[in-house]
Amino acid sequence: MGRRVPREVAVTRVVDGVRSLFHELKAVAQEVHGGSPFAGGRRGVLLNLLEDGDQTVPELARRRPVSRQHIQVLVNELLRDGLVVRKVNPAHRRSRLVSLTSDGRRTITAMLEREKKLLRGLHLEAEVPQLLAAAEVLKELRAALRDPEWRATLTET
Amino acid sequence: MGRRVPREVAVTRVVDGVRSLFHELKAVAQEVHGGSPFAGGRRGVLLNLLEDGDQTVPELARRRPVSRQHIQVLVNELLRDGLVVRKVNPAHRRSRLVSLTSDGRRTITAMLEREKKLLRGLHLEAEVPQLLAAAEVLKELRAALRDPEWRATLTET
DNA sequence: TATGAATGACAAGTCACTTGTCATATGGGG
DNA sequence: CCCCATATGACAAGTGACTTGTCATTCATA
Repeated sequence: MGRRVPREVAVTRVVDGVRSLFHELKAVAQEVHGGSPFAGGRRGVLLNLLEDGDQTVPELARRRPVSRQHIQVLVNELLRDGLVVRKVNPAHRRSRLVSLTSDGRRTITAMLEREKKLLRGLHLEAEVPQLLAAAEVLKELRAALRDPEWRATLTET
Repeated sequence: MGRRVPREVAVTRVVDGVRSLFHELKAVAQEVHGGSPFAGGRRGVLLNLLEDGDQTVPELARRRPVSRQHIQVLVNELLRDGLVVRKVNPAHRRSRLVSLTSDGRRTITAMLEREKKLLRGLHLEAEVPQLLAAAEVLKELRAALRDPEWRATLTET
């Protein structure tokens, strides 16, 4: 205990924690939403629409690190399943706005509710302030990884 | 500021942070190790061998959440590339131990060194204690997700 | 009004896995 | 000592979540 830990080792521990937690979360998510095809990418699209309102497919794609074409596929599936509809876009005739149907809105809010309820039941010793501090560190770390100056050092050597 | 944040919201923030950070890390990793085929699964296998010594394929598989067959494929590739060799297993004639070659050892330690060096260069405001605290929270969260009692609540309803 | 970028649709390919099957080995109970 | 459930390696096929490429249409702008 109390041994001095070098900075890069501390960062590594966070990174490792992120990795294993992510895999754990994926497994849990699969269990939570059952075989329901609304996990993963679809959930993300619905969430974006809920939070940021109607958008075109390319707009949705720009907000996340996946290709425009893939978002298109997800949206097409959601259209097929009646969770979203296309609305006339005053700013673009061809590229219509994707908009949640009431069914879509109900689906995504129900998923979020279910997730929150489950998270509330976790047996966690960490208190709220510690959780928030951890979230803050993650956010900062993410920002640091995006820093163009740092990114430049990656390709050196 | 200072507004009370409910527990489940705090947890959600950590979870969201983990998700986006993971994706960011994946992108960075790809850049760091270039097109080198030693990222991802292979890196993990080499790391396990470095940390825990010679093991059989099934033993390696039990340590991570992927199928035995997939580990087998990864190990076969590493064998082909001369990063590991098979050694006689006193405890099992058929299932030989997988062991790092000096080349394999050099490869994985070089990767880890490179990663550490890069992490050291990050422009991070968080200090070491905060990083360690965050890592601790992640670990605890992961443990909580594994809790069988909690897992049982997932399938109720 | 010509030109290049954005968009939707579609196709094919890739990556990191999983599931299934089979033959061979092993280890523990009868 | 033999039998059988289980473990292992090898191989094959399938899957989910993406990417890349292409094309025709539509838009923005010089």
